[in-house]
Amino acid sequence: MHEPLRAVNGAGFAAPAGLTALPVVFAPVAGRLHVLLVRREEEPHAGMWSLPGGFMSGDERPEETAQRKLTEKTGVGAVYMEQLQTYGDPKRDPRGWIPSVAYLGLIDAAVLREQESAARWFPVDALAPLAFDHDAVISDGVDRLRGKLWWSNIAVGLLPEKFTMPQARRVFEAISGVAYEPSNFRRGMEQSGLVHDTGSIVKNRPGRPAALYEFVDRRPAWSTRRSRVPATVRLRQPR
Amino acid sequence: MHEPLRAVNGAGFAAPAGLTALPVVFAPVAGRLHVLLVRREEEPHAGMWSLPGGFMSGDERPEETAQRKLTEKTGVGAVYMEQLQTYGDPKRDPRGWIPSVAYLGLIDAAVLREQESAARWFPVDALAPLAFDHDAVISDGVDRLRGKLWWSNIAVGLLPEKFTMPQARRVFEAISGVAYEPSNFRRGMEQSGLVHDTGSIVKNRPGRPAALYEFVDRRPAWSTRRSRVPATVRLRQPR
DNA sequence: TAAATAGTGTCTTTAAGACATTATCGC
DNA sequence: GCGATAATGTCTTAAAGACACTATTTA
Repeated sequence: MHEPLRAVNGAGFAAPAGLTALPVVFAPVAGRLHVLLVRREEEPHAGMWSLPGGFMSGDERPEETAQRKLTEKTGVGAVYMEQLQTYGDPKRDPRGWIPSVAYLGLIDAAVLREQESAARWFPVDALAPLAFDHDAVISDGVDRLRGKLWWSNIAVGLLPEKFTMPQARRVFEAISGVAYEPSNFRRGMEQSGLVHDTGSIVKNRPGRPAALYEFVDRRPAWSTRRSRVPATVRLRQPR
Repeated sequence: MHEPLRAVNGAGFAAPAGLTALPVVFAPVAGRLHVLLVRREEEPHAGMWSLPGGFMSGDERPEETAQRKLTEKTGVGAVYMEQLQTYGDPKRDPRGWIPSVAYLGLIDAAVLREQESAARWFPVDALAPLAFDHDAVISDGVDRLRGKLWWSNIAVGLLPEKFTMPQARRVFEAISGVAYEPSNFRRGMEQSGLVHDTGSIVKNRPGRPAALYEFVDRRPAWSTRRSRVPATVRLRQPR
């Protein structure tokens, strides 16, 4: 066992031995939600699969580090990235006090095939034991993704720029793990106010051609779907 | 201007100069949502109001540090605390690279009066300029609180153990900044599945006595309120 | 024209919005 | 009894659930 890493700053305060960015990147593959993992080269946990994280340096913002580490280790760039949370238990890393800031990343299914690297996609519902506390991190990521799916345009990160309703439905089903009734799915999507018909259609396939939709805004946004909390009072003026 | 703090660990990686825990503690006071602030004693930003944060040490978990700093600086202990997010931009602190892990804390209105310290409560909708990026942190905290109010039992942290519907309504109104229609408010609360009637009532006041309610579970939980996403398909067996 | 797929319509059920009404206290 | 406050009831409106039906393509 090595001596734990330590760091002390110029003012004598205890400082973490390092700070890592930890991208948790999801993509729907073959109808199931997958997460991107790499095999660890070094101790601790050498040989185990882990999230493709890496140390931050103090000259870029954390989300930039997350993107960079992701691209360095996997050749993939995420379409969407948001902060998940920070895992800071001093005991989580045997090397010493090394908190990790986790980021939820999403990749368009189309981008997916191109990458050839040491990274591999694993279905989230059947993971081998992972390094550190990465299984808990992935679980938190899945929760966040599922929780936002119908209330935000987070699916921007999972769908191509233009997509059909059945295509979106299959992606949503991969994420949530349930099957949606097609006509109600369509109604739910349209009512969210987040997507609109582009006017063009997809042909050259058996069956009725499908209309192509796109997101009204690709920047993070919440659904306009009525939030369904109790009515606010119409303030009546005293007469 | 001082020399920026630096830290380097034993393996030569760059390390943050320190890591701070940043409690963002809310309470409803006089019908408005307030946040707990302290006046900074030291540079930078000496004399300005700020969140009661402080440096973490590597021998406790971050949420413990947040609670401890809160109590040390304000004499108050939060009923509820959850991680908000980490602010890690290297430029956010003039002293150097010092990320902060922010925590959302909530305090039962009853606990509130007891504290006498340098800390003061400020209404969140009328804040003076604050130290660092603390105004943005508070804004994120308000968003989180409002976002979870009707979908979780987060109000556990804002209400006494037993409470009446009108009492809950006034707290919810302080948080959300809107007025609710009393009977629909009641229906919404009951339908959430998070609270139940205790059977006892409050008397000794003019007016019809109010029933006392309590949370079914005081640990973090989500409402059972139907989530209102499109119907899942009942998988029909092929015959 | 058949198989395959996408899209529309609609009846039922559930929940929310907007009140009017009734109940129970202290004085 | 009266003012104050809490609780119930109910009619209307909106959205979701379930499913039958129609439309448009390729082979």
